[in-house]
Amino acid sequence: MQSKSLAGRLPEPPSPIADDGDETRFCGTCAFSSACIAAGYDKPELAELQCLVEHVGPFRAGEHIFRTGDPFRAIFAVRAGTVKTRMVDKEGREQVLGFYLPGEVIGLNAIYPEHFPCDAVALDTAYFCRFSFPAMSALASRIPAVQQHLFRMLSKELGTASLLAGDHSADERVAAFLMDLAGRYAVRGFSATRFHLSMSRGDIANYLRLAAETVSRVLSRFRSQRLIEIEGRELELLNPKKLREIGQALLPE
Amino acid sequence: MQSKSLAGRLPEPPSPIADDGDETRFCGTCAFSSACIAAGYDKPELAELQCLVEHVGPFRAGEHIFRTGDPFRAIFAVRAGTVKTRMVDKEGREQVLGFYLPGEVIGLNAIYPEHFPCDAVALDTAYFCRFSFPAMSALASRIPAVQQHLFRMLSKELGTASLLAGDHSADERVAAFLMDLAGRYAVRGFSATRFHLSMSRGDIANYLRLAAETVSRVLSRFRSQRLIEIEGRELELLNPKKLREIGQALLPE
DNA sequence: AGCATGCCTTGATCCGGGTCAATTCGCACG
DNA sequence: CGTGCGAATTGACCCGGATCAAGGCATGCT
Repeated sequence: MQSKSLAGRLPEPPSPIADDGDETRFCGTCAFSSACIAAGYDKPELAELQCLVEHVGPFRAGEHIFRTGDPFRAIFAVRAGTVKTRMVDKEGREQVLGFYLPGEVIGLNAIYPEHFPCDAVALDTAYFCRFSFPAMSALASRIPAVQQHLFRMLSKELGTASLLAGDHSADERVAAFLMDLAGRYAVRGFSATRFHLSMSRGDIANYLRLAAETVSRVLSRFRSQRLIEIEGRELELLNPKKLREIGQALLPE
Repeated sequence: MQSKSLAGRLPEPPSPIADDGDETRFCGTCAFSSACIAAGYDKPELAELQCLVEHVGPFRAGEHIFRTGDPFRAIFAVRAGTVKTRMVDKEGREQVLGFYLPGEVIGLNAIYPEHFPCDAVALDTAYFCRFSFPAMSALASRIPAVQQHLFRMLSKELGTASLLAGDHSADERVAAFLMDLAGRYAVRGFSATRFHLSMSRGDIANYLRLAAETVSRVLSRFRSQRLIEIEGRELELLNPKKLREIGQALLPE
């Protein structure tokens, strides 16, 4: 609909939805899928996993999934749409902590404080699986695979949190950001070279700790260097190899 | 011994050691203490907790507790001394991830990859409690309090990891760093206004993503503003209130 | 249609902190 | 005792990215 002039070159990719529509088997691409498989689809434990999950949504762009200070009762797996998490300091400045794609999980950082330490805001129309944490925690005690899965998800997020820490150039940050997104889409089975940026330039900049103008300039330069094609929020990676090279300092392995 | 001229003003603080010397009860100030208490000192489960812990050390300054790529088998609680964790990228540049004081735990970020993603290096003579993770994990299945404790430690570390992410001035970073250290010492029962910096200026700078020269300049300025007294690595906070104010954007609540 | 609003892009200017360099200090060493 | 080395401090200079400002281009509202 938008970006008419690019429509021919960049046909709309299929909307990423991590839900096979089968209520019994949950989402095939969901972050919990391995836990579900380990538990066994046929075992009675699965019935319990069924009990503690609840489909919620839709949330419209700008709506909150949870807010800072809300008591922690559940974690959420994104079924469709995109979410940003953010903190707002007392001066009212926003700090974007992360973006979450279909199949990924939000709310893990609330386990310790027992209250959500940040807001979660939908960037477009979004649906979730809501997992009651007390129930999940109890289940984890009985099914080692579920416990292990929770440990792994928590530990994994520890690793990614330190990505944007280093002092890296704007080029490195933006390239790494694009390749990170591409990789995460690829894992869930979506196109790794052509996708829609659900977040504004301002959000990207805030997340990368840059000014929006800088992000804009870097993207323009990447385009002029034929590394990407971009119009509005529709993106195509023309030279992922080179991009990975630029952002390598920030990317895994 | 060192810093003769300051000896009168800054008498050596007691060396921070998180170990009450009672082998049966573990370290009273250790991060696991609440889990131990919850398990109950008298219950048979404690005997199992005993089995999976092992005192290791001493490690001398510069020695590795673990290295990048080592298979993950255990987490370590610092009993005495100080540790830095760091990554070394393929260009050989060091990236300091964190400093760990007596009572704190290292290795949690290795659960997911199953190999340590970073080095842990002793900054001074250090001793540890080594917790076998498979055993710990199994115990967590049987004792909900232990499972909850692991979840909480992981989630807590998620929160602190995002501290140094924001784009903050050198003053903010250094002030927040000093107050963070002070708070962590205070929690373990040591002086919050007078302590020894076990790490070099270079390590501090690397951790804060600043140049060593900048850290040096900021500390000099803080001293000339009568916010701190510092000579070599011996530090006294003269105006913690003001320091907290400067670093507030980076500090909890 | 006409206007407002938000998002994005591009240009001009400025400054915080990085880099390079010189010096000092403390300490281990022969 | 000097020598050498690493850590720390301080000064001079420079650059990447922030900030300020202006303009384009959608979309939504009246």
